[in-house]
Amino acid sequence: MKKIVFMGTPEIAVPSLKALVENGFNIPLVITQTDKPKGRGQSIQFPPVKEYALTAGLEVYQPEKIKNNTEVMEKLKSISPDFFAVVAYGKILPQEVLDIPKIAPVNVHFSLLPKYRGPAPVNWAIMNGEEETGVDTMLMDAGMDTGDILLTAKTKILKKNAGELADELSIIGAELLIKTLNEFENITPAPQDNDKATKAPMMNKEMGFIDWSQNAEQIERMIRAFTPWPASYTLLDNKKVKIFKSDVVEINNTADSGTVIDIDKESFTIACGQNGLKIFELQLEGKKRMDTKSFLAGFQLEKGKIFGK
RNA sequence: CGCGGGGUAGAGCAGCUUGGUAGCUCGUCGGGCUCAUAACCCGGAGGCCGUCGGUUCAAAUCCGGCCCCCGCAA
Repeated sequence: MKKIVFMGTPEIAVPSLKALVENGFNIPLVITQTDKPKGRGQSIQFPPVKEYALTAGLEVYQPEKIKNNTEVMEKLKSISPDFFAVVAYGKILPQEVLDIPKIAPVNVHFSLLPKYRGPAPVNWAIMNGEEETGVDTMLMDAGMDTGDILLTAKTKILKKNAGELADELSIIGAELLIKTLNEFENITPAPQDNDKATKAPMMNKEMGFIDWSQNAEQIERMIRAFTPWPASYTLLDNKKVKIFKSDVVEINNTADSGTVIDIDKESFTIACGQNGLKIFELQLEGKKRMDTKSFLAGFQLEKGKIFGK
């Protein structure tokens, strides 16, 4: 069976590794990012790929850096793998490393390349209101997601949020990876059209601050693009409120942006620059994430209240 | 030892400063009104107040340990 070195880090990469294991590939080594302190008590947490690799009994290797690291080079050369399977690893692989596999270094990327090259393709596809997105497998080169495309699979975005879409794409990606490796010799790599390339840089928490003067449609997309992480947020009585689920309502409003203009049993509506946004799921600072119905049961919200301050 | 908020009925919260019958909104159950209802009215059930210990005549409330959840920072 083909010998694969897997490289990946977050949740979205796990199904791919799992698929390799379940399809009987020989995986002598799994490379993932180093353990990092995370969460409150600075507790060290393993990357999801490591968690899974350990339960599957695979050898895990977590080098600090890849570039100019002779230990990495020697280790990989001694394994002499047929393929690299790289899924959201999070580090750039230099050419000398990419040259190691006997057949090819293969990458799974979660967008329809050449669009959305970079670390946050799923989020940006939603943010920009794309109707569909997908997964590509490609041959890796030294650039960022610039390699020749091997196989592609598409899916509709609909009203999915980033978490839901990532879950779906991670499964599609796993299937596509297996197919790519199994049928590799029959696939003709297709170069990307660099003129059509766009970038999908990492999202961060700051970017999640909601500007209520934007169109409701735009805000709704942003909320989905940021759910569950890093989450879109606004302010209420000077406290941070994350918003996870919303829907656009067409209204002819005269109220200032950010004003609560309607409240019913299960939801409330905030005026936006254009139209309004009905809120269905949120999280108040220090509280748990909850549906709006529960929030309204404990919080005396009144019409005219203004979000964002 | 990173900073901070919190754990009270099925859900979400108030009560704690100033110890002394555990309260609100929703849900749930029963009844009523209605052509009808997710609406309205009446009534009921449901809590060892996170956990262990301390102070006290008396602790949800004051003091200390532990467990768990969340926001920030990283």
